[in-house]
This record gives sequence, C-alpha cells and structure tokens, in this order.
Amino acid sequence: MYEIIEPNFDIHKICYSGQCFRMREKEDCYAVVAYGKYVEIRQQQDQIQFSCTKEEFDTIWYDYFDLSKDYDTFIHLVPDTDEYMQSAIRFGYGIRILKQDVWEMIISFIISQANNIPRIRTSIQTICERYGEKKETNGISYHTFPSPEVLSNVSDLELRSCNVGFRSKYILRAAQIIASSEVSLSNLKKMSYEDAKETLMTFPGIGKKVADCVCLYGLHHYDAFPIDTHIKKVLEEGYPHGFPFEAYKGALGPLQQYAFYYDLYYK
DNA sequence: CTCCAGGGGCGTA
DNA sequence: TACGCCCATGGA
Repeated sequence: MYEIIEPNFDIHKICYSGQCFRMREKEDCYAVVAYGKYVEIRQQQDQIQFSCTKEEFDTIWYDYFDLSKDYDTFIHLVPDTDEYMQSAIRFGYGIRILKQDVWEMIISFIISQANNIPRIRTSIQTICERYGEKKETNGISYHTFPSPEVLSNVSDLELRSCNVGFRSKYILRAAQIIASSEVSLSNLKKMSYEDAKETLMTFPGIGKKVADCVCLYGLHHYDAFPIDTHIKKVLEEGYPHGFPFEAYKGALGPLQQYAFYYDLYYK
C-alpha cells in the first residue's frame, strides 16, 4: 500500500470521464488494469491510496495518472470571462488526462466510433477475457489487453462475436499494421502531435476524432482536441463566436476533457 | 417506429 | 469542401 496527497485528483470522475474503458468502480475502491498490472485505488478527500508498493507506484501509476503535472496551470489559462469553461472546470475538477497504452487506445477508440460507452466497455472487456493474458494479484484475477500479434491472428467472424459490429475489419487491419511494424509504435511515440495524427489517420477506421483521442490519451499530446458529438454541441451552443483555440494552446486536451465530462453528465 | 451512441469511408455535386 | 448514405447493434 502506498499513499499520496493530491488535491486536484478525483478517481470517481476519472473513472467516468470517458477516456478509459477498463477502470471499474467496486464496493469500496476503483480497480484499474493497465500495462499488465492491476491496482486498486481508495480515495478520501485529497488522500489517495494505491494497493501496490512504492516501487510499482513510481514506475507505473505515477505516470499513468500524470501526477508530475500541475493541472491548476491548465485551469489558470481560462479567464473569468469564459463562463462555460469555468463551469465545466468546476464540475470536472479532479479529472486528469491518463497516460494509457497507445496500442490499447488505438483499438479502444476504433471501437468507440458510432457507439456508446457501456457497449464500448463490454466489447473491450470481452476482447481482454478472450485474448488477453490471465493474471492474478492478491487473489484477484484479471486479464491484460491482448497484443497486436495475438489480435492479428483472430478471425473476422470471431471478432464480430465480441459485439464490435462493422468495426471488426478496422481492428484486424490495425493489429496487422502494428504487428508487422508497417507502423512502429516506438516511432509513433517519438513523433510530433501533427505527424502522429497524420500517421494514425492512414489506418482504415481512424479519422480525425479517433486519431485525436489516441494522441491525447495514448501519446499524451496536450493539444489534441477530439471533436465528437458532445464537443460539437459544446462548440455550437457554448461558443457561437468561436472557440479560443490559440489562447488555450498547451491545454486544449485537458479543457476538452472538462467540457466533455460537463456535457456528458450535467447538460 | 425513429433516433442516437466519444465516426469514418465512399460516392456525388 | 460539403453532403448523404452506409456500416452493426441495442437502448430510449
């Protein structure tokens, strides 16, 4: 067990913020599976407990939850005159942009297109249970996210039975592209935001929106600004005279996340 | 019944 | 560039 103090952190909001699909709320904690590890998180106000050693926290979860970043610096970029964003930030305070696995983000957000969050979660869960590696930590068993090599050898028909519908071909092709190193993940991680987005958009089934999600949640480019149905509505209704993209440079991704969460649950 | 869900590909004007 | 339609699926 390892504990930290962080005021700008809310595990409940992060769990339901729509950026991660495998985090789960349990009776007295939140369970996360990422990078082949399982951890439980318990929070009371600004005290956050991780059910792991300090070493595992330092090597995995500190980065995963982006704890080196002071999220107040993003917030301070927003002037009082932007009432919409001020409200969104107040509502979503404590949300952070997770540093998730790029490969997992590619598949997760391909599945997300024209889909709803509950079904995205069950589809990903099914894929992990069928093709991921089964592991166990402190008597709790879990499944890792399957590798590109494993997924590339699954049949289209079999993938469809994971309830992914027409997206199965996109998933298979992405697995082939990565497994064959037609696109190298390590190169993708070194690219600028613009180059990474352009490269991702060469994948069938990845357009601007999905590419931006991968850039933000998997590659941690803070200026990626995914525009989905919710954000489109936010831009039309909350910013009829235009959104201040230039003024918010450097914080576009986190601000998009506050706005998304606000529209998703508050409306 | 239609509409919608963290869209994208493709054909047409 | 902009629009319409299709893609699979199930809940509202």
